[in-house]
Parts: sequence; C-alpha cells; structure tokens
Amino acid sequence: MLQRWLAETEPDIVTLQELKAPDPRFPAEALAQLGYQAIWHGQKSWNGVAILSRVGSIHETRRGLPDDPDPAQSRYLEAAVNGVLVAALYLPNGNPRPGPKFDYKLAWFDRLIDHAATLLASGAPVVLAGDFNVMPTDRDVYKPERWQNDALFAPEVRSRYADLLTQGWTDSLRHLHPDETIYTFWDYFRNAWARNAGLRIDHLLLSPSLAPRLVAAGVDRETRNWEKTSDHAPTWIELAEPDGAP
DNA sequence: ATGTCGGTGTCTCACCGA
Repeated sequence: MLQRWLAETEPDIVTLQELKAPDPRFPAEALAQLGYQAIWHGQKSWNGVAILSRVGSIHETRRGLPDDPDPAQSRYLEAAVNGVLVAALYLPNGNPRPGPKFDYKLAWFDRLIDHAATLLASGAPVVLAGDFNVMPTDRDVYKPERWQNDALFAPEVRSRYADLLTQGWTDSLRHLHPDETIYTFWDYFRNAWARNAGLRIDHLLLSPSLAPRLVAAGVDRETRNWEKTSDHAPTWIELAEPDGAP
C-alpha cells in the first residue's frame, strides 16, 4: 500500500509512523527501487518511525527525544533533508485515561515541547510531522462530546498541543483550511469510514522560518478505500522553494 | 460500552494495543 501511494503521488519527503517491525524488516530495497533513500528507527510489534527522501540525502540529527521517558520505544526520528529539518514523531496513544499510559503520554509530550522550543530557538526551518494522537479542537472530531474523556482529546493533551502552537508553530492544514472538516484517521470499527466518523490527529507543524513557504495542504482520503488499508490516510503539505520559486 | 485489525505467544485460539 505504501509503495502504491508513493508511486502514484511521488512525494519528495515522507515520514512514516507505526512501522511495527524491527529494523531488519524495513523494506529499504523496495523503497530504493522507487527512488527513495530512507532512515528508520524500528521496534518489534509496536511504534517505529522513518524518514524517506527522493530529493537528496538524509542527514540524521537525532533518534529519540532528549530525556526520553522510555528510550526503548521508537517514537522520534529527526534529519536534515534538502534544507529542511524534518522530525518524524509518533506520540503515545495514552489510553486508558487515567493510568500509567496516559501519564507516559503527558511525559512524552512535555519532552517534545521542550525539544520543540530548542528547535525554534535555532531558527532553522523545521517541520514536526506525524501522528500526534491529539484532536486539537472540537472541529477535529466527528462527535466531540463522545471523546471528552479519551486520551486523544483530554484537556491535558489539547492544552499541550495548544502550547506548541503558542511557541510559534503553524498547524499547516488548519492554517490553510480554517473552517473545513478535515480528518486523517477513521477507526476500523463502528463502521467509522463509511459514516465519516473521523479524527484529525496527524499534523504537520511548521517553524516560523518555514511557514511562509506553505502553499498547499491536504489528506489523501482515497487510500482509506484500498484493500487492507491503514486506519490513517496520508496527510501532506506542499512547500515553495526557499527563494519563492514554485 | 462498544467495535475491528494484525501481531504475538499462551500457539490453530486468546490476548493485547491501537
């Protein structure tokens, strides 16, 4: 499915989340045949993140967050690619709430916020891309009242996402489509896709030095109809060249 | 509260996390 999507849409740079496989099982050769270099940070069964590029080499800058609450979980990978610092992240789900998994989510989120501040202070053009497991506002969930106590919509989690935006990050999709209903995820159960009972939990946050280059953003919803598909749909942005060229 | 999916080990079903 990933290979079909890459071949059809030819994105320049891709981040992947939930590889759910140890490093040796990463399909590096198949991706190379499609023209993509890759770095990856896998883990058996759970988590796992990767960065792909067909526009130049990938210079890894970090794997795992500073003071990562659990370095055994592969949730963060960061690299310089084609003049942009790209972070692939997979924020913990956090359910059930309350409980240790929710505490872990908050701890991880706090370390991300700290590191995001460091990145902003550097002035570099940065995109934080991945599954944040947060619906930022009521507009980002099909039935907000049903999700009030869920770890993906809890006040503690939404406030942390808001803290990121207050730091200076731009939520790409919401910035270009302020009033639109946009979802990136539909549960496998409850017939969620057919009912369009979706969530917007996959985000691309841009640093102030990169945000002016944002020209388009969207979700490739059609992949959700494919056989054996993911419960997430590819979420993308288009950036202008640094000099303003298309 | 419920539901679906894929992976794993308890191993041809039961469980877990998402």
